[in-house]
Parts: sequence; C-alpha cells; structure tokens
Amino acid sequence: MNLVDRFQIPVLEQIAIRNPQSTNLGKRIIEGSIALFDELGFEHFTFKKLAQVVGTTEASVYRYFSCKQKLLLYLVNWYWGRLECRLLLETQSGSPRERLEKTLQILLNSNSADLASTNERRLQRIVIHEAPKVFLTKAVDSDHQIGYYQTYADVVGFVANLIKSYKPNCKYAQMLVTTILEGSLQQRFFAQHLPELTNSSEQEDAVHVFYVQLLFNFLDHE
Amino acid sequence: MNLVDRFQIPVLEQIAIRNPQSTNLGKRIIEGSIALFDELGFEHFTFKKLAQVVGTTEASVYRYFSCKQKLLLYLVNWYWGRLECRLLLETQSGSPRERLEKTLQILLNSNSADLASTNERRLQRIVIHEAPKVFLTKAVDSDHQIGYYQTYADVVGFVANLIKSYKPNCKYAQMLVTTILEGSLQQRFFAQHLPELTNSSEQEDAVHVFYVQLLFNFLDHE
DNA sequence: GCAAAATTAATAGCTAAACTATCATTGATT
DNA sequence: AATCAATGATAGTTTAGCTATTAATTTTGC
Repeated sequence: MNLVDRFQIPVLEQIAIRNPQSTNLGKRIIEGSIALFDELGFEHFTFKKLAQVVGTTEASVYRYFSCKQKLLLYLVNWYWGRLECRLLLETQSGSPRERLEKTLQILLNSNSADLASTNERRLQRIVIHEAPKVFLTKAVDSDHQIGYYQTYADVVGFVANLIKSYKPNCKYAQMLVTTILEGSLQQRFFAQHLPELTNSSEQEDAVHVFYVQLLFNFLDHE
Repeated sequence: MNLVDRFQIPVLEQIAIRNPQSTNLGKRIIEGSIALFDELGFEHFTFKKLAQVVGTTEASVYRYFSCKQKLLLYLVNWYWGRLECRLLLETQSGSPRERLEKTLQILLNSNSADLASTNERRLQRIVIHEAPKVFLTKAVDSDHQIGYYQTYADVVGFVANLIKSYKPNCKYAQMLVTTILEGSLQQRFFAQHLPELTNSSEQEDAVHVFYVQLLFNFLDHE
C-alpha cells in the first residue's frame, strides 16, 4: 500500500450510510460496484445485480448506500480524492511553471503507467462515462450544500491557486481548470465513441498536447 | 415564423416513431415535454406525468416516442439544428476572423435577446442540465451508427471548417470546438449551481469573454 | 469463554416506472 | 357512407427502487 492509498478522503464517510472500508462486506460492495458500473453503465446498474455479484442481498447493500447515485458519487469522490493526493505529493518542488506542467500530467493522465491495476482502469472508465451524472441532477443544490462536491472543489481550487501563482492576474483560473478537467475526460469519451468530434492521433496523446498548449497559450498571452 | 423556424432537421424524423410536428397531439407532446423536462429534470420525468400535462394517455405518448431518452434526444437535436441553421444564415459574409467571432457569439449565446420566448429559455436550460445524458449511455455506439448525433456533428464540423479557413494548419479544430461548446454549457451550469468552480461576473458575460480569448490565443499562437 | 450487541442473510412485500396489448371511439379521406 | 388512421380508455406485465421482519451469524465487551 503506497502513500496515495493511505490518503483518507473525509467526504466519503458522509456519502455512505456506513463506511464500506471498515467491513469485509463493504469492501466487496465497492469492488463489485466498480466492476458492475463499468460493465453495465449507470442506467442498467441495480443493487439487486450488485448483490448477486458480491454474494449478498439487496437489503444488505442498502445498509451501506441509500441509492446507486450515492454509490457512484462515492466512487467518483474516491477518484478525485486520489488525484488531489497525488497533486499534493508530486507538485511540491519546482518553479510555478514546472509545478503546473506536472499538474497537467497528473490531471490529463498522460502516463498510463499509473493505471496499473484493473480496478484503476475501470474507475477511470467509470469517471469518463458517468461522472457528469453526479452533478446533473435536480438534487445538485442540496448535495452541494451538504458538501458532497467538496473534494472536487478542492482539486479545482488547488490547481487554480497554482495557476494564480504562475499568473497572479489571471481572472479565469477556475474556468480554465474545469474546462481542462472536464474537457479532457470528454475528449477521451469522444475518441472512443464519437471520433469525428475530436482529433485523436496514433503518434501522440492529442488530448494532452492540446490542453497543455491551450492552457499556456492562454496564460502567456492574457 | 422566421427563417430559422422554417428550417427542417432531417434527423428528427428518425428519432421519433411518428413525426410529432405533423399532428396536434404531437405538437402538444413537444410543448409539454419542454415544460416538464425543465421542471422535473430527466430522472423524475415520466411519460405518465407528461400525458397528464398534455391531456392524453401514456399509450398515446408511446406512439410518438419509444422512450424518454429518445424524446430528450429529439429536443436536444432540435436545439442543435436551430443553432446550425443560425450559423449558416448569419456567418455568410466577412473575413474568416469576423465569421469566427460571429460564430462564437451564436454558440455562446451572448445576446440573450435571441432567447425571447419562454420555450427557448426552457430548451436552453434543458440543454444545459440534460444534454450530456444523451451521449453518456451504453447505447452510444449504436445510436451513433444510426446517425442520431449527426446534427451535432454537423455543427461541430461547420465550426471546425471555419477555424481551418482562419488557420489552415490547425491540427485540433474539432477539439477546440467541442471544448468550447460543451465547456460553455458546463460553465453556465456551474455559475448557477456550483459557483466556486467557475468565475462569473456581474459586469460582463465571463463565459463569453473567456472562451473568445481561449480560442484566439490558441489559434494566434499555435 | 460467554452473554450481549451488532451485522448479515433470507424472505417478503410495496409503490411506481417503463413498457405492451386490446378494443372502442372519433375524425378525416375518398 | 364506408374506410382508415389516430386517439382514448383500460388493463396488465415486468422490473427498479426501496422498506420491513425475523432468524442466523459474527463481533465485541467483560
């Protein structure tokens, strides 16, 4: 277990009814849900099917999560939390410019070496395919007030501060960050499913090249 | 009825079982669904509730649309189709640069004067809150093959070509367009529900200013 | 090691969404 | 006037989403 895995994400305990990391069944639910969300997609995912995969009952799953939206939110928050942790650990030294470049490498997931395990690759796919559904609900406002999006806001805030340390007068740091973060996920979705909407390339990671250029052209000529 | 309203969008007839514009009930279903999607959101929207609003039965609604996903797709395509039409009509003259600037004005919806009617404002809100759900499904690939996303691809292609006429060597025209299109919708969502993730402003339309600058900084320094 | 407490399994059941089917009625067409 | 398409009215099926109850099992405190 490396440093990143030790990182505790405080929001997670609020989202779940009972901390799934604290019991054997809870851990199986998380593992199973990663596999099943990836396989079925959010719409066709049900607690009944999850219970079968995990070898338990529907009622027992409900003791950990009140509904599948919350379970997805838990997984997505886990992803953001790990990202935040990596950012904190890996961007401690260097010039503002170097720290920003390193940040983009982490955010844009360029080196696929990090995605070693099957689970991490699955989680990445879940985030690409389902993450926006975590926001786009009638419950956004109340969920926001409860603090369910705090981890994501922390990531955005952290990178926005890095941008401001590079360009103190930047008026649009938050917009830049979310444009890059959400945009890059979307481009990966397009590359796989709607290739005419993007520009993928065999030779390079076009998504990475593009967003690095987009950011620094903006900052260096604002 | 102005020019834009006369525009026929060919994809729409494939999405619906029966063309809703051809009958009185069909038109009421479209009107009602715009109001109801806006009010309830995609998740809580049902054909039963729609039937009540429209003054018909669930079974009759099913004679026009096979499911609510298709109905949403129809509405979103209508939105994209109108946008494409406006682009074609309003960017016929001027230098490449001027045409691009006009295009951004249309895409980013800067002049809220276009959003005169209640229905158009509702449709805009539906697109902001629900449009990504049209893509993010397990059925993307088959829907894509059928051609359900053709209208959107046309809009993206049109703007990408404008970009290429301005900068013939631009390698990332499609990525630029989708980043701006989807990004701007998302920023408007954030401005309303998660304001710490964006940079809204009382004085200016920050979304418009930001994306114009983002585009031309990229193109003029690539 | 044992009693109490907490977890889980097993089962049942309820409400509503997402459809499908049937047939009578209306209204437009030739 | 007869016909055909669209709609209304009604009913019914399956499954998702969620709650409740009790018995079995495991964990925990002592």
